[in-house]
Order: sequence, then structure tokens, then C-alpha cells
Amino acid sequence: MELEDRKLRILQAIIQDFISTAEPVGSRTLAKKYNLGISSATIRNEMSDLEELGYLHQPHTSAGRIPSDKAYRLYVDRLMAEPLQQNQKLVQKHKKIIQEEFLQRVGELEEAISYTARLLSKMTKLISVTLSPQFKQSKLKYLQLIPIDSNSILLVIVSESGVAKNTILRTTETHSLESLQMVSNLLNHKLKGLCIADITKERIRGIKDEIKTFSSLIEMVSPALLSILEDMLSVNLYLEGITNIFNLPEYHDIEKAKEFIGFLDQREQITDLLVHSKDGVDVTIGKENSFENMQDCSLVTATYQLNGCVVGKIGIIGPTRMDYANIVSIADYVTKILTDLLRKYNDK
Amino acid sequence: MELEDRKLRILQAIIQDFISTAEPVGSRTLAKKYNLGISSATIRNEMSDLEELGYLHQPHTSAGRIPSDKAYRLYVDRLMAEPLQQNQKLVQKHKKIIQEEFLQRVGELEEAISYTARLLSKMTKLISVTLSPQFKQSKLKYLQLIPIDSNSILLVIVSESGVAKNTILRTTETHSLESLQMVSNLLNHKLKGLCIADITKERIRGIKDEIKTFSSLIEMVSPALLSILEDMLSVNLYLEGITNIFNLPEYHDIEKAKEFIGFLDQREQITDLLVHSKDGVDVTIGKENSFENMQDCSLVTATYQLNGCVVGKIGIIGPTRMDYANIVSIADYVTKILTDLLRKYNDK
DNA sequence: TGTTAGCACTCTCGGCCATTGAGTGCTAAT
DNA sequence: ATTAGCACTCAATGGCCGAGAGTGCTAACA
Repeated sequence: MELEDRKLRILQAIIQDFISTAEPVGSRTLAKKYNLGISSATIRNEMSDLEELGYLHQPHTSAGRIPSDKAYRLYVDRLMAEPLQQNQKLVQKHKKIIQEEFLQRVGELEEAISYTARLLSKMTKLISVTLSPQFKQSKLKYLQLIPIDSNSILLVIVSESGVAKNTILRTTETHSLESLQMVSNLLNHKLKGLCIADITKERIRGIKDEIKTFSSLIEMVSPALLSILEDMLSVNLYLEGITNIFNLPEYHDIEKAKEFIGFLDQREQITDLLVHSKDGVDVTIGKENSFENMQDCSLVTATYQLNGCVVGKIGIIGPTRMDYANIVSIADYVTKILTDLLRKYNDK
Repeated sequence: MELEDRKLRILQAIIQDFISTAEPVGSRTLAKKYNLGISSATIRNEMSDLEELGYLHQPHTSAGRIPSDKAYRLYVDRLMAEPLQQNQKLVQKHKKIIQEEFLQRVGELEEAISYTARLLSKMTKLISVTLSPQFKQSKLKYLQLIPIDSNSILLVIVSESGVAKNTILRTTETHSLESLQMVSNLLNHKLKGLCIADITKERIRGIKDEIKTFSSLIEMVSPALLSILEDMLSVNLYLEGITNIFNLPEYHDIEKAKEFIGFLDQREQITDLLVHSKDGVDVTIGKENSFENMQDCSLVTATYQLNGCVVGKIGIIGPTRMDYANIVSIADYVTKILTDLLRKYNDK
């Protein structure tokens, strides 16, 4: 059954009102606050219909109505565009803020991702999550062993995605510059251009067995090398703004807040949520979430890319009555900026 | 006026009881729970005296008594040792946990400090803070420019404190291995052994002006070099366990919790608190704190060292009724382990 | 003289009840 | 089809009361 236009307008007003007040909205308030051109009694009848259709529900008989997940879904899919158009000015302002914040923060890529989480939580006043890029396909570009003093060696590794990592190895015996250079060359020759994920313990052992002369040196370097590579592949999760929930009336109950925070502390579940979301901007509303602890919440995710491939995600978590129009537009714009940033890191 | 022994014993019992229950303690409870060998009526008289002396106060006439800051101060200075002796077993257990946790986490130094914060908040169930070491005196040990491809150069810097950092420079023109090597040698020659703090923009400009041949290359490297050095000197603050306060009855009032969290979010103030604390283990109780928002709280700080110099601090923040004996012993032991760890990083 | 039992008094806390007010659904009039 | 009017519902608020925990004081006791 298709909802007639008036019902849609009423539903939209209810949703918008509830998003900003968090209070069940009644027919009188609605008639007064929004110029719908109909009386509260008519609104009451329509609301009754909307409730029957599953878009609204009442916490108790003598209270106003609250939008259901189904209503939010409709809002996100069809009704949201309109207020977004009206708020074009606000959207522009947000875009400007985001742009300026990113300009000021050039630094490292990882830092940018961690900062993005903070920026998101600041702008949305909600909980934000960012995943640092995973360069699954990234290849090893360069590797070097450098003697630092009689018992420390610096190991540097650079990937094609432009990430450089280093570590200092402590040794008991002294190694000559020449032997370190030879091993560097050797490893470079054998490993350069390989996908980082394909450089395994076994492969290095293979090299070691092949080249008897330096086998002990290679053996010593191996664990540090593997650990750096693993570090390069690993994805970091940045979670910010947890304390924002205390400004939300839905978490005025301290027990509820505690439980939710406990849930958020389990990083794996959050990662799961992000990984399972669709590409582009995706909105998951209330019970659409698989985790029980998230079923009062909505999650807006968005993806950023490199060379057309999704390499990372961001997410915003808030109550189901979050300001979808606003959040979606922020998420969309932030990922666009991140995609840009990534391209710049790689192009230059 | 010197407190007689019986008063001290009663005060000690009150403090210990209040630390574990967070409820005002009454004379009857005290007489029943602790074998003081005197009746509740006698205890009442003594409590009355203790109140007059400023060690106790009542939230209202018909409630039990609560220790004052003055009482906690006395407890920390004189009374705390005894329960600590009795709980030797628990202390040993904690030491074992700490030791094992640290053994499993070798990794980077910075990671160890960040992990320490998590460990502390986990063990104390309170808020913990750690400052990463500041090697003010640390000297530059090694510097190297390595060509990666036609338009990227890897810059690696190692400090004598054993920290290595790198960054990738993007260039428009291609530089030969030889010229990069020469500039590396040159910079090494000029800068090696200098305190990192003394390597300024001006000094590098001086070098640039001196060596005309490579002045453009040096100019290009300069900002990245300075930014890495700055990064090496900067101190990171790790704050963990904020959400632990929701398990404390004193923060069951959501407004109070919100306010306190807001205070903790201002990192500079926390840094201030740590910086102003004394060396070794230091306890600051309630109103002894300069920040108003901390005056319901106590802060236990401890310092870790390198070569006998204090290079970093840790802190634990909790309500004034925190378990001082336990917290102090944990703080003390953790900093001992950190000092050990630092020595190992440097010695090896 | 120090200790203790007994008792009257104080004050918070939790439950109970009536009142208030926002909001609904229904009916009848427009 | 819309709306004004009205009876009804129910959460929230505030006042009231009794229970319980704790105190201070007094008088008796060792």
C-alpha cells in the first residue's frame, strides 16, 4: 500500500520533531509547530492509521507517538532528501569546516584517520569509528638493513602504498656494513614486488636455506621483518566520542549507558559491524543491526577508496533518532576527502 | 595533639570500611565488623572526638561518619603500611600479573607506555594516565637519506635513546644516490651527537648556507627533518579507564559524571597535574589538588627513570576513598618495571 | 574514671496516594 | 472529510508517613 502524500508529510514532521526533541510527539504539538494546514483531530486520525501501518508506536496510551525503525527506513530512503535541500547552507558550512580541518592536518596517513574519528565525533556529537586503510594488494617496494652501532641494526621497509616502517634490532655480534648491504640486496631481490601478504615465514626460511652464507643473519632479521610486515597489513580501529552518549536523553539511565559502553569496548564487534556494511554510504537502522546491543541504535557507514578499490571505512553510531540527513551528508563528504587525500599520498 | 592509639585504630577501621563500602560507617557496624574490643557506645564517643579534630564528618545527623581529606592524609602517611603488610599475598599476586603482562608485550617503547595505561586502569578499576618518556637530553645518533624511487626519498633518524623514526619525502626532481649519500654524511657529520632539542631551524639553515652545492636538497629535507625531531621530543599522554567511573557509587549522578569526564577530556590539565607532582610515589588527596574538579578525587603518581633521571610519569585518578595501599603499591611496582624496561632498551 | 546499656531524638529513604497535565479516541456537528 | 468537544488514560510530580539506621545523652556499673 502506497502512503498518500499527507501521511508522508505528517510522518516526516513527526520524525523531524522526534529527532530534535527525543520526546514522543502529540497531535497538538504537531499542529501548532508545523504548518500542515489541518487540525490536531485530523492529525490524530492519520497518526492512528500510521500506527496501524507500523510506522509509529506509543510508549503508553496517553503519550505522543514515536517513529518506528520502519519509519526511519522510509525517511532515509525517501523523505530525507527534502530537509537536506533546505539545509544546503548548513551542509556547505559543514563541508567548509571539514575541508579546513583537513588542510591544517597534513601529517601521516594513520594520523589523518585517527583525526578523522575525532573530527566526526565532534561534528556529529555522536560516536564515531574509523578504520585505517588496508592495502591488501600492497607490494613491498624497498627494504634496507643499516648498521647503527656495534650491536644495533636499523631495519626499514617501504611499501608501494607509500608507508615506511622501521625497527631497531639488537644483536650480540657485530655485522659489517658490507654483509648487511649484501643481505639487504638479496632480500630486496627476492622480495621486492611481492604482495606483503605473501611474504611468509616459510618464504623467508626458503631464502635462508638457499643462501647459506648469511643464513644466521637472515634468521635474526626474520622475526622483526615479519612483524613489521604484519603491522603494515593490520588495520587500526579508532573509536571516538563515547562520552557523547551522556548528552543523549536515551542514555540518561546509567545502567543502559554502562552496558552500551561495555559493548563498544569490544573492538572486534565494531569492526564486524563496519566490515559487514555495504560499500558507499550505508545506513543500518535499529533492529536491522545484528548485535542486540545495537538495536536501539543506527549506524551510518561510508567507504573511502584508492584506485577505485575500497580500502577503508568510517562509521557513525547514534540513537535511531539521529539526524540522518546531516550525518549521511557528513559521512559522504568526509570519505570523499579521505579518498582525495589517499590519492594525493600515492600520486605525488 | 597526638592521637592515642585507640583513636588511630578506630580511624583506620573507619577508613578501611569506607574505602570498601562507600557508605558512611556507624558505630554499631564498626563494633560488629572489627574486633576492636570496645562497645559501640565507646566508639561513638571516640568518633565524636575524631570529628571535632577534623578527621571525620557526617553527611547528616543520623548518618554514619565519613573520613575527611585530613584522615586520608594520616592514613597514607602513617596507617597504610599495616594493611599492606597483611595483604602481602595480594601484593605478590599483583606483581606477578604486572610482570607477566609486561613480558608478553615486548614491542615498541611507546606501545609499552600506552599499554601500561590500559593495564593500570584494568588493575585498579580506576582512571589511569601515563606520560611517555621525554628524552630531553637525548642526542642524535644517525641520519640517512635513501632514494626510494624517482620522486620519493626516505629519511630515517635514530636517537641515542634508541628511537628510530622515518618519513617519506616526495620530490619533483630526481636526486642521485651519491648526492643523497653525501648530504646524509654531511648532516650526520654536523648534527650527530647534538642534543635533539638543539637542532633548530637556524642551525640547519646555517649548514645550508655553508654548503652551497646541496643547499636546495638540504632546504627540501629541512622541514621533514625538523618535524621528525620535534616528534621525537614530544610527550604523549595516554588516558585510560574513564568509563570505570560508572562503577563508582560517587558518580551515579550522571551530571557529576559528565562534568568530570569533561574535565578529563582537557588533556593539558591532566598533564599539568602530573608535571606538578613530586618525584617518586606521590599522593595528592582531595582538596590538596589545585583543580576544583579534582577536589573530590585523589591522584597517585609515580615516576620512572633512565640513568637516574626522571623521564616519565604515571598516574592513577580515583575518588578520595580509593584503596591507597593497593594503588600505591601497584604504581610503585609498575614504575619499577618501566625503569627496568627502559634500561634494557638502552643497554642492549 | 572510663566504659557501657538504654533511650529519646533526628534524618533519610522508600512506598503510597492524590493531583496534574499531556495526549488520545470517540462522537456529533459542520 | 474535517473538526470541536469531551471523557478517559496514564506517567510524572509532590506530599505524607512509617521504617530503619545512627546519634548523643544519661545513668549505672566496674
